[in-house]
Amino acid sequence: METEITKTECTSNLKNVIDALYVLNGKWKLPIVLSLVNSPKRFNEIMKDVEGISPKILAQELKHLEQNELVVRNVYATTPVSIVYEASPYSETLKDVLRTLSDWGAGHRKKIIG
Amino acid sequence: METEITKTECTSNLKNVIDALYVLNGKWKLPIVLSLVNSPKRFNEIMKDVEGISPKILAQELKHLEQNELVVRNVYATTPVSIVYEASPYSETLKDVLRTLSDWGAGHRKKIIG
DNA sequence: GTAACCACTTTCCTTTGGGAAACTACTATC
DNA sequence: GATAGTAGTTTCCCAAAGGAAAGTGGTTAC
Repeated sequence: METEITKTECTSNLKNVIDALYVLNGKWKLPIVLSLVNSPKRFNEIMKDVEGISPKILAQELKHLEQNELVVRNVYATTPVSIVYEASPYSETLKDVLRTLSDWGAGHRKKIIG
Repeated sequence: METEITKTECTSNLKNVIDALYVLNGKWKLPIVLSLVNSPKRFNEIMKDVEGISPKILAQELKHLEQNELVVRNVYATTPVSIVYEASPYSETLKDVLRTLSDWGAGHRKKIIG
């Protein structure tokens, strides 16, 4: 038996995967994180970099990413205050996940379309 | 420089990841695949195993999974015809993806909630 | 003082995903 | 002839996701 697994283990795996997908899900979260991995940016700079996103959605997604500690919101006491978003050190842990997904996605497209 | 990457590489990675997530997305696709990995099943058996799913959604998701070659639909010429769904050999390639996602999801829950 | 910039928020609308229930066409059983 | 099962489809409905456009409260440049 190579990978024998109990039903309990299986459902808890499923729950983990669903949790992970919840964090990564939606049209904009990954593009925003990747934009900030390149360099920290201010709100309007992200708007320009991530093409097509509306301010409502950007504000909402940044909050979600902040809650999940993937993005840090820095407030600087200049006049007027400047707010700079950056990818957290913790967002590094997504690397493995993104590489695996990217590899599978590339292979899958070849299989289905090519 | 450890992981220098061009903008083109980065966007193509992003596209790959989004393609992968498109295939795995939604409330039911993974539960269905995992149910069929345990054993091949008929329509109404899947209905019982994957709790809460409606026949409309199940039919729709099975079509999606079939198009992506993760599930195979076998028709047997009994009277009446019996139709058995099974996880394809190709669905094995999801293992790495699911393990990585599961690991990250488990760690993430600990970080954010625990 | 007026025009523009910044970081959003608010309102309204459309699209998408998914659920409930009924229905279909066929067959088998009592 | 009535009931039940098999493998779905159809219709109607609701909620969440996301887009467009305008507004807000402050500051700065001209």
